[in-house]
Amino acid sequence: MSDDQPLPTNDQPSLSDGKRLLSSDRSLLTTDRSLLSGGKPRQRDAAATKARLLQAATDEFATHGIAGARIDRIAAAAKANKALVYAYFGNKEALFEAVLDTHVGRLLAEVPFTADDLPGYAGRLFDYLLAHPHQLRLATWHRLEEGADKRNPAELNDSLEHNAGLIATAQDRGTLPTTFTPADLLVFTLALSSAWMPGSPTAMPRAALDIHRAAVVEAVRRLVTK
Amino acid sequence: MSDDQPLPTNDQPSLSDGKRLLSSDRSLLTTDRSLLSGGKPRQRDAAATKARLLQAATDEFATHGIAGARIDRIAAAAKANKALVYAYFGNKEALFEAVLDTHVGRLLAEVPFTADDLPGYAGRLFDYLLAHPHQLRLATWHRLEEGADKRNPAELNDSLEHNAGLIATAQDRGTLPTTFTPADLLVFTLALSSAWMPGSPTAMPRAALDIHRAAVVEAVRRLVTK
DNA sequence: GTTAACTAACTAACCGTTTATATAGGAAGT
DNA sequence: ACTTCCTATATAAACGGTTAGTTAGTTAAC
Repeated sequence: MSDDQPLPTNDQPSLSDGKRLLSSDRSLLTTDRSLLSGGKPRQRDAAATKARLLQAATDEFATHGIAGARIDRIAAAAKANKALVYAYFGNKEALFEAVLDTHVGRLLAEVPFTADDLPGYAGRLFDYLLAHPHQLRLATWHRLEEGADKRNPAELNDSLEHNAGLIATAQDRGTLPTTFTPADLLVFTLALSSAWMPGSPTAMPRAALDIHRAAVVEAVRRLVTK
Repeated sequence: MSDDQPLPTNDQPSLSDGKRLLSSDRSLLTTDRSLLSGGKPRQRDAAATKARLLQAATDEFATHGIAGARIDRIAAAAKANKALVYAYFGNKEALFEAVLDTHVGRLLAEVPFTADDLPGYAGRLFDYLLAHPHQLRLATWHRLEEGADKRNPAELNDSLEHNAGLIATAQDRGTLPTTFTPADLLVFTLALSSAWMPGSPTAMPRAALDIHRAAVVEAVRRLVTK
């Protein structure tokens, strides 16, 4: 299920997300639940709970998409209460965006773009996508489900434009041929890197993994050959 | 909305799905809606109704996917009663499969595969996908939503294997280089052809359409260069 | 008159979101 | 240290709208 590392929570844990909770009169009719049944003491740790929810949401959204995801399943998988989703993330869609942003940020951080070595970049992207199967599915769900109204994560758009710029510069320097426009070169590299990923038109048999990786690198090499 | 041609209904219209329905389609000439007064008598034509439902379902599924699609919206768009969906197609998922099969069949029929001219095939596939934007979205929804359990349409799987075989033959004949395995060559060609389609990581600006098409063809040409 | 084609109304379950309530754990006062 | 009080954290239970699927009946066509 969760192939990715546990998701860290960096922002301050505040339950009342803008509105405060006036606790009001408390505990007059305490139906003590800790004495009934297998009482679970349940330690409190907002950051940890939030991280569990985010991880569970990642699995759920990657598997079922936004429309298909179920808040109940996420809460159950995270061993947290459903209402906490709303306390911590606002609503379903905001939760999805939190998940997506986390993953996009990690991808961009861990797979540095090298305009001067597009084949190498393709190979590293191939490796990353293979190691993080959720990544491509989350991105694809996002594309399909938010197609019209919502935009890409700003971070991603910026990165795409930035990388196209780097390619243009490399072409000016003569490091890269000008056969293709920067946009074409970038898009083809991305398409080839992800062509074999699970969830592509054809599934990749694990056995031929090395062969496919080498093929991707070679294909991109041919794009950048003068 | 509906960019594709109206979907023809070729199979016999049978209301009760397993049981026969002999009425056939003789009402092709009954154009009049019988005095368009307040009460709408509504002429009856099972084949036409089925076709309207299929077209409406195509738009709905392409836009929202399976989980996001709403039977009520489909029926309303088709100006048909909801219950007819179940009478004609069984259930939501079967309706989706009917839609998908129709589109896959049309794609395979209209874009013949030419192992000896992969760049040309890529160009034609590019054109087809551009002219039928629903195609790629439907296929992608299918991939994501039925990921685990369901298989590709048999027709598509057969086609993929068949085409890989054609590539292998061409390689044996020496028409194609053996740099890439047949599977790699096929998958890369498909990936490059669809890299620029709407709903890809980056949207294609219409202005640069010719440039992108030429780039796709050139990219595939480089894959098949010795 | 028979039957295929169609319809309105219904149902039962589901699901996102909210509310009311409880309690752990720390801070403040003594 | 001990008590008191506050609030962030957590939970169960509902709420209200939605949705896939059904049924029982009506009408058109032959």
